[in-house]
Amino acid sequence: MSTSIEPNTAKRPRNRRNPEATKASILAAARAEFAERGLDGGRVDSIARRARANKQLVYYYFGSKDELYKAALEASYSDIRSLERELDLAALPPREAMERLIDFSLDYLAQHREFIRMLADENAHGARHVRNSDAARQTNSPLLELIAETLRRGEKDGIFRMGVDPLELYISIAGMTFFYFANGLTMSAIFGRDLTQPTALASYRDHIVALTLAGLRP
Amino acid sequence: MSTSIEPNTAKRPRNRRNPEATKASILAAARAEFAERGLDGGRVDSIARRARANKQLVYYYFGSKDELYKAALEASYSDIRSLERELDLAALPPREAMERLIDFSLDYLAQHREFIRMLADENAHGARHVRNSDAARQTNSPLLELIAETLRRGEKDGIFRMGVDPLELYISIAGMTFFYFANGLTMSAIFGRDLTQPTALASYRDHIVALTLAGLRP
Amino acid sequence: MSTSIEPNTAKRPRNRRNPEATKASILAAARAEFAERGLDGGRVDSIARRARANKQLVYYYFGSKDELYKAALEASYSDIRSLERELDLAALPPREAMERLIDFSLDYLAQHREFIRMLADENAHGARHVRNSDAARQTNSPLLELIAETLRRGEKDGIFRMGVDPLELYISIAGMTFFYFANGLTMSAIFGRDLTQPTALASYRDHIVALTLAGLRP
Amino acid sequence: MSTSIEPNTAKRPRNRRNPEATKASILAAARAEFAERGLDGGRVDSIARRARANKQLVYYYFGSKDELYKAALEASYSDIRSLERELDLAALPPREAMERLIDFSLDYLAQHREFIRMLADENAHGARHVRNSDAARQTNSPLLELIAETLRRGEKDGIFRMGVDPLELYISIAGMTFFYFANGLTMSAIFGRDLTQPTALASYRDHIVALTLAGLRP
DNA sequence: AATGAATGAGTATTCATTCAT
DNA sequence: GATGAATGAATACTCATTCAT
Repeated sequence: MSTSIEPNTAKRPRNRRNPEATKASILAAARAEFAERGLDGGRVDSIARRARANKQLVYYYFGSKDELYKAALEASYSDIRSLERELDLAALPPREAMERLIDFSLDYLAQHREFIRMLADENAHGARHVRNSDAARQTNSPLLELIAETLRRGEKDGIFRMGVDPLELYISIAGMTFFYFANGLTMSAIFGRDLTQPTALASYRDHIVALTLAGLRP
Repeated sequence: MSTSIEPNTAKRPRNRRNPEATKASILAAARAEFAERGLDGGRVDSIARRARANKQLVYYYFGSKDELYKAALEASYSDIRSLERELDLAALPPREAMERLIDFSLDYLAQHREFIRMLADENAHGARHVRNSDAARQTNSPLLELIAETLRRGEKDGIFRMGVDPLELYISIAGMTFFYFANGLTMSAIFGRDLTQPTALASYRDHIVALTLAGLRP
Repeated sequence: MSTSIEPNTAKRPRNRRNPEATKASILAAARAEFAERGLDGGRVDSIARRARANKQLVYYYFGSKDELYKAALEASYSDIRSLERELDLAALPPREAMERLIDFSLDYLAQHREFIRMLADENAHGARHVRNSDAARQTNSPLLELIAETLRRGEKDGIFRMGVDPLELYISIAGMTFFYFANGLTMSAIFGRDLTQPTALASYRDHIVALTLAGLRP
Repeated sequence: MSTSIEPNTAKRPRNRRNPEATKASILAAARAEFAERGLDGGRVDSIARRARANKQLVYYYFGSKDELYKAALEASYSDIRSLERELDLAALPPREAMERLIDFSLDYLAQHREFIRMLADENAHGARHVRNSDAARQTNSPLLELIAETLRRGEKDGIFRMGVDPLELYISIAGMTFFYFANGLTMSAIFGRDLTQPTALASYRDHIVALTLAGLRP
């Protein structure tokens, strides 16, 4: 179940004596801030302000900016993993399952742009928060197993070719979807085609579905 | 051995009275700095130090950190465009041409990791430098035309299906290759497979070549 | 005598955990600094040092150099307005009241040279702080009403001529007194008469009192 | 004869091999810059740019920013002294002569606002440039002698009272006129009356003429 | 005379973090 | 748990001045 990352900005008395709510509010503010401005660009002051919390509380609950970033990243991973777990591909024929998976990737990124920035930023910083995060490392993506299982079914049915590596396929699909959103702005500027248009996205969706399904044929 | 009263020349700035060299040296330093630490993380002081130049010269030649970043970005684009222009796909049959193109993408990114960071960072900052850069916008990628031409030949030969959009294919290929390097660190950490290994890359290369070529079949 | 391992407290900042005192101390330091060196010449560093405060506290309490200058200016205006309000001219006959007013002007400027510099500097900068200061604009000078009332009484008594505009008379008196101090240094240098001497001031005082009172005769 | 202080900003080739013109151009640029932004606010770069001259030439011709300021100040003094010398008060009856003198003061300042800023700034800086300037100190104001002579004639005619000190009268008049322009902006803001209006100035002119002439009556 | 290149010491402002209550 | 006050080290950028040609 994904939680909203937008801090409650309504004018209400700040959280008093409600540690759970305070901590959650800071985390939500941090996710919004880091998603907008990145690790280096994000400001602890700004996070405290967004959370309507005292700045010192940020340190009280999270220790440092870096640890707060790690917590924000873990929350982002946790959110997407939750949704991924809800994907019930086993009920679908292999080709539909694969299509469903691509749609999920595109839709999730389209609706969670903040995850794109977090992921890009984390990699830009050497993935050091993920490496230090048991939570992030242990919550392996369910997608990998879903892909593997779907590939197996497709192979058995004779509609997918043999020997496709699930992780490599995962990377391909993630790459095709992620790149569209992550680098859409420079591409729109350079190629003069507005990729932020819904029709452009729909067309691209069809393209990668077709490419992938055809690409998996025996 | 006589002791000289001349000041230690080793400690002297490298470029005296050589504006071309000074400016080039600053730009090179900026590219390295920004590639390593990003726009927000990069420090003007550090760039000056790397360039063995007086800090004020950075402003003398480039005006501001932002304009310097733009110059660095333009240089990165210029570099890759130069190499792209050297790609002679017309001499190859369509399938080989497509394979060559994928190899080029992978190889370039493997050898120019700094371009990955620059691109990711620029998009994270809303592509504002690219939008303000005539140079970046006008130097449209030659790849697009190469892909279009290759697709046309493949269609005529009956080995590629009709109606594949060159830009969408470009994005797919760029996505699959870019993502592997850009997000390799988090994926290595999470999936427990070291994607930085040459064998891993070689295998992935085969995967996307196969996926793409199969995906383009009629 | 035992040697203490406690750090030297003499070097510690004066105000610990005393926000009122800290803020007041910074403001006082700012007034001194700006009075001595002007808005452009005044240094935030120097103000912090004078106030024995951390430089960041200047920004914590006042936001920016400009806002600090505005606060300093407002304090200067507030000071003179306070004293002006204590002037009880109504108890004096019109001529004595006018004389008292001139004396007040001269004495105040003689004792508050910093106000001269602040005023000159503010005008040199287009009066932009005053224009943005509700405090400064709303605290209209009580002198104006005092002058008006004194003029009215004098007119009724037949010792002042009719129709003298209070604001214009205010400007005349302010001009004659202000200029003496504000431009005394260049005049002393050029005319070779030391206007900083008390006897010179006393003589000039008699001059403007005589000129003004005679000038107001019917 | 007053020279314009506005540098020639028309797009023409910069002064080449014309030392007189170059130096004059720099001086004019300096006068404009310092008049607008003061000694501390004025920038050598900006002066060079205004003069369309190389920055180093500023130093070549004037030595330092301070000496350039001194030269600018001397030029300002020289300009006003020139005009003052053209005042032919001897031809007028004493009262008309005094009126003429007040008009001159007001008109000059109204048309040479830059002189106001220079004078205020110089005093704010302790008049150190004037003190070091033989030119400024030696060119005593002709006004002083004109006032003295006018007073003598008025006394003899019995229309001015005896014993008025010429320098003190000079300061009074200078004060009343200077203050109106120098501090007009703060007063306009605070008193809510727009002193920059021509009618306001005309009315004030009548006021100080009346005050002064009445003030000088026996 | 004239020019562009280069320098070092500043200058306002910011930021993550800690202290004291 | 919560808050405002305080700190020191940066951080981008500026400025008067000098160097080399």
